[in-house]
Amino acid sequence: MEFTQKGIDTKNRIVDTAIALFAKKGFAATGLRELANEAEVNLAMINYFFGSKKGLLKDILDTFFTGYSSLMQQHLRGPSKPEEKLRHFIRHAVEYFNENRDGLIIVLTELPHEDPEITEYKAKWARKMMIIVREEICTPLKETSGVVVSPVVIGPLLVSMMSSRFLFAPIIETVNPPGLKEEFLDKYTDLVTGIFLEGLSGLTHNQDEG
Amino acid sequence: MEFTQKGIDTKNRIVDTAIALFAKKGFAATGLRELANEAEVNLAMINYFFGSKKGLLKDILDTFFTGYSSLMQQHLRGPSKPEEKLRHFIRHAVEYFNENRDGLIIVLTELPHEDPEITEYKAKWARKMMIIVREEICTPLKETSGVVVSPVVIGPLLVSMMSSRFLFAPIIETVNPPGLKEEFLDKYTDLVTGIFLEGLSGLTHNQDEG
DNA sequence: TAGTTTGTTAAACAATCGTTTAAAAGCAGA
DNA sequence: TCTGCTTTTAAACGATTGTTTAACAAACTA
Repeated sequence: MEFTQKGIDTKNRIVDTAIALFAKKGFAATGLRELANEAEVNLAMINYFFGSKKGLLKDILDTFFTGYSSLMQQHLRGPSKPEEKLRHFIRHAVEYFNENRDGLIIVLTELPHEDPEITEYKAKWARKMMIIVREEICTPLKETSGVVVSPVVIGPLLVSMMSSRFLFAPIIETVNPPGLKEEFLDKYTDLVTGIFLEGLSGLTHNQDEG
Repeated sequence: MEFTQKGIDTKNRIVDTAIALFAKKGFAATGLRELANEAEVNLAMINYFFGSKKGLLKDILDTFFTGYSSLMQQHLRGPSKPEEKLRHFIRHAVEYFNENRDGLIIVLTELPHEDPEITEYKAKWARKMMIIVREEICTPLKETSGVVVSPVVIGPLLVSMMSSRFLFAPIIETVNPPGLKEEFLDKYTDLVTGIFLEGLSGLTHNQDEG
């Protein structure tokens, strides 16, 4: 079946409000009627476009993974120096997380949950990303400094570092009301990059509050 | 009301299987009937002991936070050198996460979700922990190297690093079947500590696979 | 314009949800 | 044994869940 412009509009409205609601309340805790009302869309349209509630979730996960995977391909592969590639990648990944905070939260919070239909889906992406991490981070690291580290350890570690502030943002904002400022992003990127490459002891530039 | 030994037994059985199920399927996706059956307990006993489903979740979150907070008090406070305290704390925190993986997953996956009743609860703990991070990590760092970094940034960053492997474990194990080995813990602790303090470039010891 | 596909709607489906109730059972001390 | 408390049970509560249906409107194709 092919979608007309009108159909795409309501489909996008469903996805957009679904991303917002799933991130705020969680996937399982969000009812389809609440979602339909919020999106100003008829309830049946969700199953019409996505087949099922899980189909909608898969669609959201897929677009997020696709974007992230594209960033890895774009900035982690290629002939540049490994450290330089890593710096570029972290910058763009943090930017991507910042622009897709809700999608990131959905991915991270649904990641550990067992669901045969979706686990298979996530594993496919995990495999794909692990290959790049191994070839572009682990192998160069071994060749230059002899340090052997597994991609299934260093990969999640880097992702966790880059997403830490966004994952904790909802709870942090109850403690530190102002929230994330505009100039925050650059400093956060520098902090994550600095610690990942040089550690706390390597930090020289000042980091601001927030 | 006071509980007898028999009552405590079923109460513990509820908590134990709840921790396992909430971690595996998510809090909202876990039904109380499924939980009651798994725990071999009558359905009504859950509300009898915990008041509500959320009361059960609060109980689980509370014990996890209490244990983690105790670790911070124990290893992060005191007169020792900040770096030495940090090393000790990371070791014990990673060990704690490893021994309470399911609790950790529940905390991390429920953390970003908005729920007035529970958010207030989480904020209380967050405030408490931020004070320690500020006084024992941020302030010493500023005094020794002049680096200014906010506790609401470095705190979540460190927690994310320490918990990364456990949060990603369910999905990693679909890619890397063997799972976490026994000797994994020490090497993972060394890696997290090493990167947090010295970065990738500071790693010297070999890290094993897994 | 007739016919086919795509989009939208309201209504109902069966199933499950968290919670409550009232009665029974178990168990202490008097 | 009787009394008062805690624990356990089965049953039902109303509400909400995801999904499906069939009828209808709109849009495109021939």
